[in-house]
Amino acid sequence: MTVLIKDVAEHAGVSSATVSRVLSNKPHVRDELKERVHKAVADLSYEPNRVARSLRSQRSTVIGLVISDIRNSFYNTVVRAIEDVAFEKGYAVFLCNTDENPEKELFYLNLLKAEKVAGVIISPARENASNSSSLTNANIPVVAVDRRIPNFEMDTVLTNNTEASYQLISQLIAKGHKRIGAVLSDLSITTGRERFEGYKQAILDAGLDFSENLVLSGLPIAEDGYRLSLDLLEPKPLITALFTGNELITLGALKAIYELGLNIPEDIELASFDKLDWIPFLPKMSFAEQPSYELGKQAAQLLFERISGSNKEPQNIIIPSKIQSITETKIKMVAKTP
Amino acid sequence: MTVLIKDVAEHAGVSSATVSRVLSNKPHVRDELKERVHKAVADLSYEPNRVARSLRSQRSTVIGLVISDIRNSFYNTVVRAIEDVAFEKGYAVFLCNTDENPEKELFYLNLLKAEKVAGVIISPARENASNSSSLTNANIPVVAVDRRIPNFEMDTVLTNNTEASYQLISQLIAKGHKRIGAVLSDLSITTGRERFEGYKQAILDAGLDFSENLVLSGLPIAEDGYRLSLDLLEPKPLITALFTGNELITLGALKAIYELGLNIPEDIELASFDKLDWIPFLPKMSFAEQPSYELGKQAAQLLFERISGSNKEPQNIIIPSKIQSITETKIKMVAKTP
DNA sequence: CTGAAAGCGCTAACAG
DNA sequence: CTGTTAGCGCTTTCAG
Repeated sequence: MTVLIKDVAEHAGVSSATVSRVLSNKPHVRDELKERVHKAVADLSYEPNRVARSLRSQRSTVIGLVISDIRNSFYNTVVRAIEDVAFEKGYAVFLCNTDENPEKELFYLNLLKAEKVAGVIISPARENASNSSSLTNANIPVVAVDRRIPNFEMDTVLTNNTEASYQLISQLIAKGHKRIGAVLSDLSITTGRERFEGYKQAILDAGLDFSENLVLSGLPIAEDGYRLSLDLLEPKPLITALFTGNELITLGALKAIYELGLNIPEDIELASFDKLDWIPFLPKMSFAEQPSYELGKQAAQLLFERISGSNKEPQNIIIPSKIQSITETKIKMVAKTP
Repeated sequence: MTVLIKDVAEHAGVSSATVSRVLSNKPHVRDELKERVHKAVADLSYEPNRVARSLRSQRSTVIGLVISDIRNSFYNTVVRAIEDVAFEKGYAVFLCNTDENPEKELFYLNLLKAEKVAGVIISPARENASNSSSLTNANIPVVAVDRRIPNFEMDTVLTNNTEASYQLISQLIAKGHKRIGAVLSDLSITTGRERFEGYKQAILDAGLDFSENLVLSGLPIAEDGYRLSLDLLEPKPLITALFTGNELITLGALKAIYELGLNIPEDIELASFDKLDWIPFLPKMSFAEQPSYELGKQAAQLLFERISGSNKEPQNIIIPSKIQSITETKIKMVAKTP
């Protein structure tokens, strides 16, 4: 029923070793035989069994990509970039969605290990070195993208979270804001922590009061962005400006702000980490736009270097985000009930 | 270095066959041996090599999920539902994103076949029976979710695209609209075609004129929704109501409408297939909410029945969408430049 | 340059 | 109930 390498070999009048060599582009095969093999492969429409191949060669041509939330369009672009690079190399991407759940992450990392994938790109769900180190121990290269694992030496490709946040907050301060709130992702996620540090440093450097009450954190999802923003704005806004630490949080914050009938930027000014794509009628606000495609691309390139056996010391690549703002909007909100 | 089944066997003082039986929950093993094996597995922290297992047993415990666009939050929920069911069964999900690209789809389907996955759930990129039939021929069960493949007998789990669209359009007609535009996905995608048919039938049944010029189609992505909506609305709106065929198209349409300074629903009324989650300040509009979690869940359940050997005739499950509307919005648009 | 033969690590068939 | 044996389909020595 299914056609095997020995069928191809017979059809081409060679040994299966030769077929194997041809299909893996190994040298030392006469051109004539190569052609005969290619013809036989086509004639029989032979597809090598990748499971057998992986077992024998102890490595597959699949890489694992472990991310925390496919709803996040930032990751979306990262996934796309990684897929693009992988395709070029003839690798496929096994996409694993952890939902910010460390147990799911562990499950998937073990699975990828047991599947003998060639390498893994991960955006760790929580500070959790042990999860990834089991892969490293199994000699499977791992690259962290977007988030890193503290106190764990590994290849990373990140954006300048602290600096970009610092700039966003400094701009708010320059506009005269003195009470700036922040809704961030859990500080055990490195992006949350680093963005928090940029926020805090900007406030301290400007000689303003830093108040812990104005900083709330949760999961980087819209629900938490909504809930925590309400906490900062109800019953009476404690703040005049709000820093939101990720695109989904920003979405939730926007919902909260408009539900309360507050106007942006008159009542509350907004600065967001991440740009919101394709959200209709955004208000005047500023944001840090991450180089998401570039992050994914470089992470993939780094991974493939490792897969090819590169042994140089761990690389830590930083690609800066761009600070931008929406200065014009055709839409005006008349949300406040008079 | 890596611990093998025979290491576990030695450690437990049994044969590797026994270890294998214990780990696969096969019957006929004394409880005492079972315990010794479990202890040895724990002691050595043994993880079975899934590649070897798959090769030998000719089936893996991974299912493939081939979807067209992970940016679409409808698929997101579908993915989540499928993952939930798979987890319960001890299976993992290999997520493949085709980007509406039939070649990428073919690449992934071949890969999944070569990886000997236990089954595949697919939302086909285009009408393309051959892609999936190669899996079926290889005896890998395939279930279509959301979209089907015309003229191809297979298990499907879909929503009532035609009926729900018919209802949405009928409601618009009941409100007095006579010129209703539609921006749909490519009619070679079954959801696009079926939603179109509901639209057309509603118009004809109401005795209105059906005009092909008012129906535009493209890919189900925000860019196309934006571009095509502009075509219907510029330089002068040809229509008083717009039917958008998918969530991303709706997003693009909203952007177009607001950029043109049109008010919803005063200038143009909007009916969307798919609800938009977490989009701040939606206007008054109606939509068909797909039972996305349920679709994914039933597709997964159907697939696992097939994996367990069910041979009943192809199932075609339809789960209806809910027609709903946003009747109240705290936000008022003052977009029109006077 | 090519073929024969030996496994990769596991599970299924067959004895016992 | 348990162990021994024989492969799954491929790649990789090792000869020639």
